[in-house]
Amino acid sequence: MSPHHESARPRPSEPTGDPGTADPTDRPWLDTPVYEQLSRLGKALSNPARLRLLDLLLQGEHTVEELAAASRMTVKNTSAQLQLLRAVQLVTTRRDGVRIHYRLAGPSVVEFIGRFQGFAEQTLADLHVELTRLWSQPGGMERLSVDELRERLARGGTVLVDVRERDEYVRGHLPGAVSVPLAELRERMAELPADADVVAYCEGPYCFASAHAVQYFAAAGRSVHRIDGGLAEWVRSGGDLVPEE
Amino acid sequence: MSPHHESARPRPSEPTGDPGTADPTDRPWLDTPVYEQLSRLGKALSNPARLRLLDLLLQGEHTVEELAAASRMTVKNTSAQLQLLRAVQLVTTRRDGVRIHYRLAGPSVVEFIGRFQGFAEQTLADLHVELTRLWSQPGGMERLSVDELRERLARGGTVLVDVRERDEYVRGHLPGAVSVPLAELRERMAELPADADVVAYCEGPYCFASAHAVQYFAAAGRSVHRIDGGLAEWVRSGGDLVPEE
DNA sequence: CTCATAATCTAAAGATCTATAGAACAAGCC
DNA sequence: GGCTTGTTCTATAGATCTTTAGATTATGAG
Repeated sequence: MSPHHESARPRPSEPTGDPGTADPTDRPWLDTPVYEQLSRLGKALSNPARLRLLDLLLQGEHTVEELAAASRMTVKNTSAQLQLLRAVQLVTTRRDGVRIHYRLAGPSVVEFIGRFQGFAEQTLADLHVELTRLWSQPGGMERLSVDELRERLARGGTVLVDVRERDEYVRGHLPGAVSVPLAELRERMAELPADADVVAYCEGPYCFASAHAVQYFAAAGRSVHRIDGGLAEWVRSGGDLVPEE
Repeated sequence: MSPHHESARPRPSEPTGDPGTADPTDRPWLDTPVYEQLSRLGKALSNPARLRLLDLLLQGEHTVEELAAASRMTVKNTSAQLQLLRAVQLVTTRRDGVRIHYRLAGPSVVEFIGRFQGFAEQTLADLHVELTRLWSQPGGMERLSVDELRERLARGGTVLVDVRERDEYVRGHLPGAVSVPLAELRERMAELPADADVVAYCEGPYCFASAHAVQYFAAAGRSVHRIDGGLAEWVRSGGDLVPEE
């Protein structure tokens, strides 16, 4: 505590007993580490790799190795970034033998990530431009909200296609979805009932695999949409996932 | 673009026309600067001084000089941090003669700051501990929600006391509040009607001037509370502010 | 026009963050 | 016990961020 704090001006004598720490006429926010603490959350969100990891974890538990592979980083670096996310309680871990599985710390984290991204999309002009550019690419436009998807599923006549890699599908997918990884799409398109409307999805709002899928289907003359926000938005809206085939 | 991207594996031939940029079987998120953009918002929130500036701006427009004084930073540094906040569209400026007034870019920013802080409070264990410690100090406990405040104001018999500095009060305060800066509180306590319940407030959730005020009033044997979240929470809940006396 | 003031721009030192390498640790298998 | 694998810890070089100082711009006053 600085001498300035102690003696700069006559403090009003206290009512009864010592009210605590700082002279109340001094701006007291400086004496608390509150903003220091708040900034830790900001720091955790200040790095593209960490934001990417959080998005990957929206799909469910992953080991460090899996996350490293999916985010194209070294295991060491991935581990280091995950430690950082764990330090601010955004993720937690579970040990299973020699592997360590990371997952988001809870539903409030899922919700917060959505709000963070949503706010960023509306407020950052450059991001808005970038997303507009991506959506305006062929296949990017046919967006379907999760609510609309639910209606269609209730009506029937819709086939849900999960275009992520098979291992992601196995980990957890939308109920009723069939797995057709993007790389296999061309040769397997015939498997899908010809009269059904297709709805494709991938992991989240920034994955455009489903947009590519839309193109393939559209080129084949089929009715096709993609889920806006992908699997992440489904989870966020309270939808559950099912594992395995 | 790396040679690996170009030729590593046979890409599925395209349906009709070029679908665009990247090989869809390559993870496409790497080719978009989306996470780079998102991280800019995180970066803006990764520094305690900037978070403090945002909180100050919740009270309304301020010039660079005022913000520098309130946050105890040099004008140069304050300006630099404000530029950064402006670059991500969290704040905007208005020139008035030789002065430049900064303000939050819109209601969505106000809301987002609240959500960011709220989430940080519930998720960061250390912050939670710190706030619990502050609230458990004398005067910290008698918290009153904005909703409860509205009820009391409707009922009458409550006197609202703004314990911030006079200039902040002049800039904008809760309708019906009287200005009694904390430094003057002791000598001016008699001004307030003896039978009224007192509700004190200051700028936001991390300002404890109102907690100190609660102590003074309580020691004088008066019924007293402080607004939980302060003026910031009032604004966030849709309440408006009035300027001048 | 000259001067004063509020704020910004530029440059640079110091602090912090990122990413990698090498060593270390923990669990399971032989 | 030793060996292997998945992950973390420690140290460190390179990159980025923060803060200040000095020069510069923009506006208004005389």
